[in-house]
Amino acid sequence: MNRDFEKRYDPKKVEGEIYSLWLKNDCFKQSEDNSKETFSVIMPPPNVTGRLHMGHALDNTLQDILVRYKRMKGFNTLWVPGLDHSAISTECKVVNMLREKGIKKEDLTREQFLEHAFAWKEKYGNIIVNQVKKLGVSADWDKIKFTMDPSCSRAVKKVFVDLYNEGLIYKGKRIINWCPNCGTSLSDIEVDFCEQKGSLWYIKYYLVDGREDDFVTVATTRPETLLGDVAVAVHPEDERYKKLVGRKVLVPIVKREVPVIADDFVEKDYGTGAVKITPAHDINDFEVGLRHNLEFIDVISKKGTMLKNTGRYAGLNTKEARQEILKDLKLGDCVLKVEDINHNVGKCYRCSCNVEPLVSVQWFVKTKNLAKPAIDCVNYREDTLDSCSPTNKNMKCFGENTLEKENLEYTFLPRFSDDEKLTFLPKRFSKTYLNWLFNIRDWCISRQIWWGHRIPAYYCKDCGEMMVSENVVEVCAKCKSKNIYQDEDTLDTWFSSGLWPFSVFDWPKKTSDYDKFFPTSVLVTGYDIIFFWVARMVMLSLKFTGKAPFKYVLIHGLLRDNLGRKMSKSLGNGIDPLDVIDKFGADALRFMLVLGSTMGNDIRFSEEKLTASRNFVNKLFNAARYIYLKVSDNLDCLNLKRIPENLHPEDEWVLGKLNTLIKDVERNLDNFDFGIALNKIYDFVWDIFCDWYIELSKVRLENDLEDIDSRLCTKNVLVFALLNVLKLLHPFVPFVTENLWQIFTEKKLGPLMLSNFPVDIKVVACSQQITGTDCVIDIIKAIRKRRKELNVPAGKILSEVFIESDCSENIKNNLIFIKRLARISSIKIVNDSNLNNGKENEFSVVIAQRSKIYIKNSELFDKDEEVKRLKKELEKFEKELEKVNAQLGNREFLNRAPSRVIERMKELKVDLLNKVEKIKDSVCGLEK
RNA sequence: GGAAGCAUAGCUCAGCUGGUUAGAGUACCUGCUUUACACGCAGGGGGUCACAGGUUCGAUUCCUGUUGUUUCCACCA
Repeated sequence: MNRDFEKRYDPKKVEGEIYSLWLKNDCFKQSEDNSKETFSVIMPPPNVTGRLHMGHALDNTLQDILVRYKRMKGFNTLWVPGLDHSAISTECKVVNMLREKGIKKEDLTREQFLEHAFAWKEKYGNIIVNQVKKLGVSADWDKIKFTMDPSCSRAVKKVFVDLYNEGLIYKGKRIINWCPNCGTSLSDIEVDFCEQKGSLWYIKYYLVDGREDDFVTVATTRPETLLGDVAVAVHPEDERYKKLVGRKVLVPIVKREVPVIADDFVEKDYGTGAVKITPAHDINDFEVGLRHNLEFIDVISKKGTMLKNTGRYAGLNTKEARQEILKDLKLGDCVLKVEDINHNVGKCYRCSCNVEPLVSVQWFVKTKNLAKPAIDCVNYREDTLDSCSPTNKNMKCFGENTLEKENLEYTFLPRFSDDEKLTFLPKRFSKTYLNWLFNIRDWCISRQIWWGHRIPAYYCKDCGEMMVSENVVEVCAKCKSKNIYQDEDTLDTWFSSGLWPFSVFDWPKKTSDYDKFFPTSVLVTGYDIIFFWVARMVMLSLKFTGKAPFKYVLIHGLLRDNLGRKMSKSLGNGIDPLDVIDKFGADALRFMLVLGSTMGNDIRFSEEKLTASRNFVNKLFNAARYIYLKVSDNLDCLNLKRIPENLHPEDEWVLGKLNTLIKDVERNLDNFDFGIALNKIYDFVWDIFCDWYIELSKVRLENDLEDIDSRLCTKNVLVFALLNVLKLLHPFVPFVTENLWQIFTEKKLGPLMLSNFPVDIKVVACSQQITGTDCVIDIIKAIRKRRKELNVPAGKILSEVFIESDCSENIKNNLIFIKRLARISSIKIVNDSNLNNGKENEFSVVIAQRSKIYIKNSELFDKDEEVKRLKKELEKFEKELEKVNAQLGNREFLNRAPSRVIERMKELKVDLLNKVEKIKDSVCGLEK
């Protein structure tokens, strides 16, 4: 016995070896043949911060299935792997790592810090790459890119400078989201809103020129910001306050006189209908401030503490300041009441610390003009747009400096041909994408951290001139001073990720890979980063290459734990794919992630499903083991590629089913229906191939009557079918299939992963042979069932059995199978009349699809029980017959239903009538 | 406040453009050391396809509404 064939498949023994084999054979490289159609995928680059998680496993499995399938289909395939520097998260990790070593970031120079950071990237980047490889990922590792590689940096600089020169990047003082913990600004989508318990304080603002007890009550959740208040706003239509508009109130504590203004952003029904306005520390208030020309008073620092101008509160953090201010307000009798409420608080998406809105100078991308083509290029159904609400169809964007809202009715231009368009799968995600683009706001791209692409802007210390340039600026363009420094800020990590589809090809250099493989074919990713990543890639690709970066965006769901909760670090319910691979093998993991999943839907992780997957892999392995046992002696004589002649009916049967499977799987994979495809292969392998064909083959291989040619034919079919199954399964479970392929081909045919995907095997599967075998199987099943019903011991061999059948010709030649698999020593084919001699009470009658089986053996069952059983069966068939008769009696049905449906219904009726009659006969016979 | 998904066997989920008796895995019950596999084999029970309407000769499938559930967007002090 080949040492490769233990009873159980052991993935650990083979996976590493197989992966090396692929690498050694350059299996992941592209073809030299330029005539081949190309298929390219860019890997969503994992962060260099963490370990592989289930999300990566799913994402990469789906990509690998696609890429392997297309490669086997003969496409020139490129899958570019990569790593993301993930600016803020990596910086946080490095800072923490240094802190543990007793090093403070503040004590390091920028260069020293970056050295540590690159060392980190080196270490953890390698770790995650190795983890990704464990999944079997067939990406071209020689082409791996890192978002901070010089070539990527070059693309970043070029894009930044071009956008700046076009006025699409600007520097401005605006309110932004600030994370005091990370010490940097954040873009809008980097803020997560969490519901939290809080209080709503009702605070009195006394009128300046009113009576002593004339005041306006303002409700706020953030009393500490009142130090920066510059107005109180009410709704223009609010009758309660109409008279007050234009008058002045006194901000408590600071005793500042501020106007009461009218603005329709105020909701009359919330709180008291009067809002304090703090333009420097609230996003809405900021806009109000601009509209009403109000002063911006900063009171909170970037560290989250109160500024000097707050007097005795200076230096306190916002939480402490709130307590002190409330205390003082109460002393002044300014607090009317407190209400407990639930409200949403913005949190940093990386560190979960409360985000502080504040005004600062940052760099922004003007997104409106970039968004328009990104909307145009998407394939959507008309009704997708209809369901975007009318306000959503107006593009609300901020103009430069003025920050005034421009409302532009969006008009669609047929600028993209169908061929150039981008399609989301499932389609519904195009709606998510479009809705976001319709409401897009300018994108804050500067970050106050060191790890990332430094903004290519330079300043002259002498004259203050700002110069934006791809090259390092050493001399001031205006005053020729050499006293130049570079902007300290770095770019949002998504800025460089947004260029990924073309920066991986060394754009803006003209490379042959760019020419061949851009735009890419499919992007596979989760719905959670459609905004962060997909939309930006589309906008920037259209802008700089003129093309959508991919043809399809395949969206998959998120992974959930066995209770249906999102896998997350904070819950601690994440499952480590590496543990799973260690215990069950990479193939089982991949199988589990795909089987029974649907595009775009979340996937629930369960150990049971994993076990089932592992069992399937083992089943396949054992089927191969059996075949190898039978075949290894004369493997040389077998033609692995061609179907033998002189096929038996069951050979044609299995090959016919295989052929259907091949066509189905191909269609499903072309439609990205991986789950359905895998399910079909599963059914074929387990039910058709193992449970039936292999069992039937045993009869032929062990039967002395069969001649050598016939046996060879069986072996050939076994091997042929197995090898085709291996090909079909390879994209899903690459390791075990490659392993078996190597054994069977004795390493002569090269790697399975470079072989051709099965095509129509053109077996002349005569439908008669197929139904004939189906009929035989049906008889075996029926007899087994009856044996069980009558409690016939499993080992008991029945002696006298008679079969009457529509396919008696087929059965005649296949009696041997029925005997063996149903455990019968002798069978006779009969005509109806043969047994109609009043002897029916001596037989148990079994009704199969197209046959009637008489098992003689009165001692096997209780007569009364048998009559009862038959009557129950009769009732069932009669009920069905009634239904069918009703259908066929319905004139409308006969007029309108397609003829094939009617024909089928008629056939069914004949079949049912036949069955009913037979059972009636039997009952009659028994009751005599 | 706006949008989307899901609701099918005890559990986890398939079910393409409506058409025989709605499927699988798992769990459960009954047998089986049948020579590839007990990570297995054979057989079995188990579903008013959430609810209510509508379209249709015919609805698990299409439409509308209701309920439950999950998620995304918005951020209202």
